[in-house]
Amino acid sequence: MNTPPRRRRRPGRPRSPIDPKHLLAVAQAAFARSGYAGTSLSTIARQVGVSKAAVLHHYPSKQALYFAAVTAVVEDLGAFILRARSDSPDAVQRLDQLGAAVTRYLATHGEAARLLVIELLGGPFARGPGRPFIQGTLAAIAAFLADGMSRGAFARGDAQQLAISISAMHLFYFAMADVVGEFLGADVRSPRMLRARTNALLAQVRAVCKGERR
Amino acid sequence: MNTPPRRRRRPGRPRSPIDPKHLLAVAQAAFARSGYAGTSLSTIARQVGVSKAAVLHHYPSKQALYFAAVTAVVEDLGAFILRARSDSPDAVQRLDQLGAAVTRYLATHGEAARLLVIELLGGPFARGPGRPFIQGTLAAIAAFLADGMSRGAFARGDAQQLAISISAMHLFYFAMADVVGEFLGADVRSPRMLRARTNALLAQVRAVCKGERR
DNA sequence: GTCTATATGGCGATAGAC
DNA sequence: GTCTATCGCCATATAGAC
Repeated sequence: MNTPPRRRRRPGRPRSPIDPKHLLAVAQAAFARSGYAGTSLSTIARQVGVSKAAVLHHYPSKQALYFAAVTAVVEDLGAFILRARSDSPDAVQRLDQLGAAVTRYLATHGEAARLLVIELLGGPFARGPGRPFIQGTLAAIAAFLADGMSRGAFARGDAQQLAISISAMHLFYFAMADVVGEFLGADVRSPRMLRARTNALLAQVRAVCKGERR
Repeated sequence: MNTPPRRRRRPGRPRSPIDPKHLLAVAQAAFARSGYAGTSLSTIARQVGVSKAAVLHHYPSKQALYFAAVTAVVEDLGAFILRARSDSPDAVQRLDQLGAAVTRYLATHGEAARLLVIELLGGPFARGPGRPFIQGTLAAIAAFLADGMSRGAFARGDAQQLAISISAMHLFYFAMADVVGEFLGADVRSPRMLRARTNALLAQVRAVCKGERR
């Protein structure tokens, strides 16, 4: 009997089957670290522990793998926000809750903010299949802000410009985690810094929505 | 006399000498569009109208050219801000003037914001020679804000967190010019949009510095 | 479904002519 | 100071064995 379940394998036989979830997670991390052009399939394959060809069996091309990686992040973040949104009638309270949820997500998913920023700079996904999603998200944020303005909860102003600035505040901090972490002298994803960031950001976003103090 | 100054040249003779300023400008635009890994020397050389080898005569390597391109942007922006800073005793007025100057610069130098964001994501320059500059700039912004807080012009708060958010608001808008332009339905660098952005941004930055309206 | 092996092409960088 | 030509390397992707 072969107690350690068959250590010998013939060439062409899998060292280990690819866990699709694992492959996608490794790809997300690699693309987030080095961008699309800066990441090679060999790097990803090595980290997963299989050959390049095996990766290309699961995805027909590098771009297909990349699109899958970005799409997964985008859908995961979207679902997370949907679960976290509150139905409070108070616009400011909803603003806080959404902001806290996004911050929590970006802090616990290191690759998400970087991947999104890389794409917003004009990556292949944003130019192609991700375009409607990005524009739709910005429009939804602007609509939320415009609604708050018309109810008098927020100061009247350009809701589109505000939506862009708020998105920037959220994404930048975690996308630039290395630079920011060195500046703050701490790991941005530590519990202490997450509290500090959440407190500061929520106050900043409220201020920018409610307008200038007289 | 050779009226059209000698149209025939022998192989090995320059088609045209490289204008160093032009080479650097082309390199900045190319790196800003596609990042370091996504830009090839052939692309740059073709746009300049010379061979790859000619480019590598002026800079010993691709990385040297890239560092020169980013350094030029950083120094140019720094000099521009120094010229634009005011010595008004009013912190809010200085804030407005600095913000307007940065916006004007980023709007008129399309590649600057993109190059800076790409680097802040962890490019070779930010990891190496640009590191002290980046940290120094963030520290200077935070010091300016802390000063305004201690004078009572700005609401007390975390000056470092505020510095990061304000940098984000400035850089994002122009770095993501394509996405933002589509969202706003206009070219972000048109005079009309530049006015709209400046007005909106200055009000937002004032609000975030002066704190939440009660 | 993963392997080895290979095709094909672009990359950065160098050599030497002019 | 730019050219042509080429080197060596690594990229994506494919073919066919197992």
